[in-house]
Amino acid sequence: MRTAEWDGGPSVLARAAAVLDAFGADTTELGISELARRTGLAKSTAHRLAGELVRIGWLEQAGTKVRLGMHLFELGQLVPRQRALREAALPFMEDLREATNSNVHLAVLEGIEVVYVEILRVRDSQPLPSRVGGRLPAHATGVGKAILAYSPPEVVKARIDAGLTRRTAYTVIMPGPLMRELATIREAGISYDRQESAMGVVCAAAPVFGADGRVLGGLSVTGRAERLDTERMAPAVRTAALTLSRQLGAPLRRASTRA
Amino acid sequence: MRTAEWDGGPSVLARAAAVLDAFGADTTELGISELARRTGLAKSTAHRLAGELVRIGWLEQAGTKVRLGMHLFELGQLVPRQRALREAALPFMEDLREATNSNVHLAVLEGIEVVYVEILRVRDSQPLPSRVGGRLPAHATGVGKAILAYSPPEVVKARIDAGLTRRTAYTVIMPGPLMRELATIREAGISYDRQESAMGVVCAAAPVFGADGRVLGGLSVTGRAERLDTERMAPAVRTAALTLSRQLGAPLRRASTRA
DNA sequence: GGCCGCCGTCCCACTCAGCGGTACGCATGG
DNA sequence: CCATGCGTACCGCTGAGTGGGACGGCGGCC
Repeated sequence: MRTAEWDGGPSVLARAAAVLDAFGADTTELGISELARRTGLAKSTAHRLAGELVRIGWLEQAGTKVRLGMHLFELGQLVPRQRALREAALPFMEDLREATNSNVHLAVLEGIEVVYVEILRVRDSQPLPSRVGGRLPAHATGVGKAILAYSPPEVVKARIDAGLTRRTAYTVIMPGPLMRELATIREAGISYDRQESAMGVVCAAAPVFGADGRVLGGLSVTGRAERLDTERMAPAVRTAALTLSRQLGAPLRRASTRA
Repeated sequence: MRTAEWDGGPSVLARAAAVLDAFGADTTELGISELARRTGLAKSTAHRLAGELVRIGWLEQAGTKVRLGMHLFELGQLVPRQRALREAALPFMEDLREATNSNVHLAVLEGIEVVYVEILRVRDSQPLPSRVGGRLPAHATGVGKAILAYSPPEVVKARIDAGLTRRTAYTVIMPGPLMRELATIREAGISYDRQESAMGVVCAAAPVFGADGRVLGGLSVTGRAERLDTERMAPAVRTAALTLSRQLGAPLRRASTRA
């Protein structure tokens, strides 16, 4: 029974990856049959794979169902791109939260999407579209645009070629305007999200650079449109991002830092 | 060439797990040959496995070397045991840090060791032996003993049978004293670490319970022996742990909560 | 009560994916 | 200039992995 719909190579590892990827933010537990259905694997294959994954600690048995295991969390915390950046950024993020009394985000670019590495929320925070370890399209977020603005052209092209999907009425979905906005961001060193990723949510973001002068990620201050004056937050975000970049050993040039 | 030294089943997944486990806190990048050496795999096998792991995003190419990939971080953040507990605990942990002006730890038990799920540090914090996603033997930490005290007997037995390894001159390494201390912890609802995991580091910890009444993890306040009065911190830690447990839906009985 | 559908589990013969010995080109450095 | 160690690539052999199928148990519906 060729279920087709397969993308990469049908190696054992690809199948195992499919099994783990079947889980999600709202899909914490799965039975064997459900797993087989979602991955397109034969039930007996899903059964055996799940068993092996439990053996090595990547899955945990929950009654007769199965869920992601602690070993994956441990491995995830060792990922260098995330670890080094988060560790260096945390103190500055806490300062930024205190100074602005708003939610603070730290994200990196992964392909054409941003992955949130750390989020510091304020007490009364309304729900946000972001989640630590969660993904959002780069062109529809403040941090994403800040990173894209300082990324090599082929990265921006990849994002555009993949389609500028609309998330709200304000999402930038045309290549021309996006390219123009990225140029503006480069001039100011600041990018804005004006309800482009989720209605009612705005943010001011700035890029973070590494020792080799390349963008490592983005830092942002996020809040509700009614309460947060993004332009007023811009200097604080930019300052925090610059200080962080300097501590990471970035070779910061004069005013507008061009990588 | 049977390199022996193999533990589980020699399945593809076990080999892939060995590859990923070859990385560590200080081992962020590895070459193919080094990888083959550490895993006991043939160089050509390590090469192919690494290639496949890169394809599915679990490893990233770094020049000719290889390191853990962002996809593992994303997966790790979805692990339910960690996610639910951390999310619920964060506000209380921040309060606890502010109230005690000390480092706050949240950990769960994984086998016979504790895994740190979240750590809130204070500004001037001296280096600690703990790391988010890191492991320490349960019997040698405050959170570990707090969890063990409310765990089923077979869990404690497993810890003892595995050997009560010494970490400092103060580590409890005899089964008898450990069992007695666990009983004391059950009476007081508080456990202490008096330089048992690392010299100069002390802590006060309390267990956190879930909706089914079982221990989910431990919460602690940690600092330098010269500066932190653990007994004075005990009520704050215990209160935070009880409040958190209650919010998690734990069926808390009278004074000493016995699961 | 009895049927039916879905579940997790187990078995087993076939086959091709994975394995590793081997070889090559290339830096490095003594 | 050779020795050493690296990453990469090829390729024939084989047993690990696959999936169709069967089985017993559990609930819900008729």
